[in-house]
Amino acid sequence: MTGEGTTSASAGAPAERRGRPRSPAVDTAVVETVLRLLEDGVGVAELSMERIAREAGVGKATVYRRWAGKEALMLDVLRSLDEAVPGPAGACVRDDLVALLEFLRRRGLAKRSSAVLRTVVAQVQARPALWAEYHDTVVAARREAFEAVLRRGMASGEIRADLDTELLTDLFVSPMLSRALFHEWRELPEGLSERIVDTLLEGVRPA
Amino acid sequence: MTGEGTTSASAGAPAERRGRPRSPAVDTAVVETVLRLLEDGVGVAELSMERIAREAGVGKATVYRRWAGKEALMLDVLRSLDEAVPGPAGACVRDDLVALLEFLRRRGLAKRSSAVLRTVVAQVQARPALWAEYHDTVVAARREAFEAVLRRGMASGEIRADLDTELLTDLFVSPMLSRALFHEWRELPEGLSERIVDTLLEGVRPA
DNA sequence: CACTTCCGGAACGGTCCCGTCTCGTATGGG
DNA sequence: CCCATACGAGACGGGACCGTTCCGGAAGTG
Repeated sequence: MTGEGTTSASAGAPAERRGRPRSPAVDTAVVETVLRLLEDGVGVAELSMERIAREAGVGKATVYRRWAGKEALMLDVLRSLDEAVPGPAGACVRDDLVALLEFLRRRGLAKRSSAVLRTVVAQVQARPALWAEYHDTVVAARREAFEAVLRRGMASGEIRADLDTELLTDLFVSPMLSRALFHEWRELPEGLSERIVDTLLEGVRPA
Repeated sequence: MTGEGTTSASAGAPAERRGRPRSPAVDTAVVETVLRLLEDGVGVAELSMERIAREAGVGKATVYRRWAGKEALMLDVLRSLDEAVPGPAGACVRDDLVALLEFLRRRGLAKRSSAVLRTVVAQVQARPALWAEYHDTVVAARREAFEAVLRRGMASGEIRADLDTELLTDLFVSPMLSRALFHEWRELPEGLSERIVDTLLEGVRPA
């Protein structure tokens, strides 16, 4: 969280820390301020270190004492988003899939979440490290949860076993994702998760 | 293309244009430069009018003579992306859907296209006008093409008629879109379109 | 040919930001 | 208690960009 963790390869003991300790409140205040600004649609470009410090009510030097620059700060901001995805608890695979999509829907409804996602997407080209961090801390866990449910369904016969779980995950997730990205909380109505899952399960061709 | 078209509500006659006419080459040079820079991963933030003019080999005043600011310029850049989507030419609905997705795949493979898309997504919150323009000039036509094919399929019995064409379009399009957004030309392999269409048509549940 | 407008280049004052540094003060470990 | 370190505030020089303005020259129109 302090950012030093990203660079401090100091394997040695941290030794004795003399003097006033760093306030943990500052770390959270800064990260929280960044999230709030992104949420308000500020855009990572207009986010200057100066403005972040100002709006967080924090000295600029205090920010630079913790993070080497905007890139390092953003990395920690993304790290702070790590979140537990719901485990499989439904009666059948279909319900588990709906639950996972419903989790995504509620996240997409939160301005914070979709704003951060948009920000990350915008940086895919320019700052691969940022995207990699987001993928590792947020995306990977979700994908793994989906694929686990799908594999379970394949074993139990509820899901065709001749399909690639990676492609299947995309088919389930990306409709929700696209709407959250493009339409921002609109177009994520109640019941959307069920419609996506059921349509995918049944297929589009008539029986 | 000149940008004045966006603001010039001057319904009156353009009257006689005396003096040296504006060079159309400048318009295209500027727009092309913006596209090239986006393509190189520069990001709309680092795109300053100053830099655009410099890299286009054009006087800054010349740019400001045509566009009121960066927003107006970007609007024209998006407008320049209008493109014809392939019409329905396949033997069956399935082939038409594959053709449309294949069109999207080739666009996603082009760095220019995915870069612009990422840029637009990043601005959904901050500049709704930009997104609206992109939606009207690019997205709307594609969606309409998809929905037309789907309606045709419903009429001919190749597609279930009890489903919403809007949701169906999302189901077909968004997997391709998400991959182009997140993975940038990787992960768009040959044959992906067929796999998406066929999986959606058949359904995920075993027969 | 005369005149008008456009062209690239360059400079302007103004604003914002960066990253560092210095204040005077607050705070907690040894 | 002492002193190292953190804190908020802000000044600093350096740099980038904005949008405007001027220049000298180029290029069409009448």
